[in-house]
Amino acid sequence: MLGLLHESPMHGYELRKRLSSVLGAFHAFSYGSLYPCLKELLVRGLIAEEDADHSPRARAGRRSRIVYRLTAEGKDRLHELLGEAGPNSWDDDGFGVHFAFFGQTRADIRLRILEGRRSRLEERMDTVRAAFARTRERVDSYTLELQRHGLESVEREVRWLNELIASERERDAGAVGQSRPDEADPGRRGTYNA
Amino acid sequence: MLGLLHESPMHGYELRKRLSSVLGAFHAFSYGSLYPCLKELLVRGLIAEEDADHSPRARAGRRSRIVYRLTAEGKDRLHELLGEAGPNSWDDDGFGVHFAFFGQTRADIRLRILEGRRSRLEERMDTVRAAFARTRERVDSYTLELQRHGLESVEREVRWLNELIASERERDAGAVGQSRPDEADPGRRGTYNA
DNA sequence: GTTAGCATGTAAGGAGTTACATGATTTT
DNA sequence: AAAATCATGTAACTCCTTACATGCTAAC
Repeated sequence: MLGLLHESPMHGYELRKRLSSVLGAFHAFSYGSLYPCLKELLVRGLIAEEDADHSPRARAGRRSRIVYRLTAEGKDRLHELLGEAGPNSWDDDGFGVHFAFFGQTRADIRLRILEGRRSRLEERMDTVRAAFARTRERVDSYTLELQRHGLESVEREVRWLNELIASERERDAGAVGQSRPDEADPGRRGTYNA
Repeated sequence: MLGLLHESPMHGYELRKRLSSVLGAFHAFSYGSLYPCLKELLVRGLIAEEDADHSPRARAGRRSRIVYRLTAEGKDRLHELLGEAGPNSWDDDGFGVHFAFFGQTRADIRLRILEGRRSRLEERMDTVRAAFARTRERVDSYTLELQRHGLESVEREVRWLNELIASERERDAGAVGQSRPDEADPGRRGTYNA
């Protein structure tokens, strides 16, 4: 939510739609958790209500919309969160969120997160493959098929990460100094369909 | 849990390991939810405690293990659940569980579930693609990359389902009468790596 | 004029986790 | 003798959803 509000001020309803679209594949939030959350961020001083609504096509009635914007404290907190490169940014829930805001994340942190995610997945593959070898020949063929498909999905994500890591490294080699977060661009159109 | 106990009686600790291995990719359960759940199934009469432990290498001490087996009511309930082919068996949570026990599911139900899952995924792809088209050119390239990868994962699962549906149909054509659940076998080794 | 979408919120409750408590046995 | 694994269980708590309550505007 901080990440989205950093892009531009928004009201709750709109925020939820953006949230569904950005995190869509991972998770969506209902209003029952979104509005209380906004309220808490407000209390904590990370966001504030905009005084007036100057956006185009606004004030055309509708209903008293509360537009929130990020405060200075909110920006600090956001950058603190984006600077994290621990287990939280590798697990299924955290990775998607961190990745979605890579555009505002430092290059070295990006790399650390991608590599962390990869080794987390490789760990999981080892576990699954070990269980695979142990129980082979004893299980239902549909169960086996399910596990095989799951394993292939993970393998696919690892390949994806490998490509991302490679293109991150390439960019790093090109830029002599520190790349500003804004310059970030995966830039790999059409690599997969070949 | 009913499905696993149908395969063979087990105690809680073992059940949890089997659960992690079968559903692994989807979800694992902690003891904090497993044991209370066993207790409830016991109260509901769907499972019962085994009188004695006659399994090999048992009684070698360890600790008072409680081995549960499926009662007749439990079997009825299991087959009732396996006969369901509604939204519950198409959603992310339900599909994996239903699929894992396809070996004990009727052929026509299997097909209905696979097709339901497929149309659910196609629905989702349409939504995502629509949002894709609307917001294109306006979003961060990492966000875009994430959405693209998510979309490809779904497309991949649809192709997987297509192959499974095809092989189900093939088997149906081969068998004149009703195929017993036990004969079920996806049998498509080495199709993907080609 | 009624349905659909916009917009904000609350209360109750479901589903599951974490952390703890306990204790035996096997491995190092 | 310590550490890991086996084995069962409970209480508190977190997080999020569902269902409801409210009321406005746009489209059909």
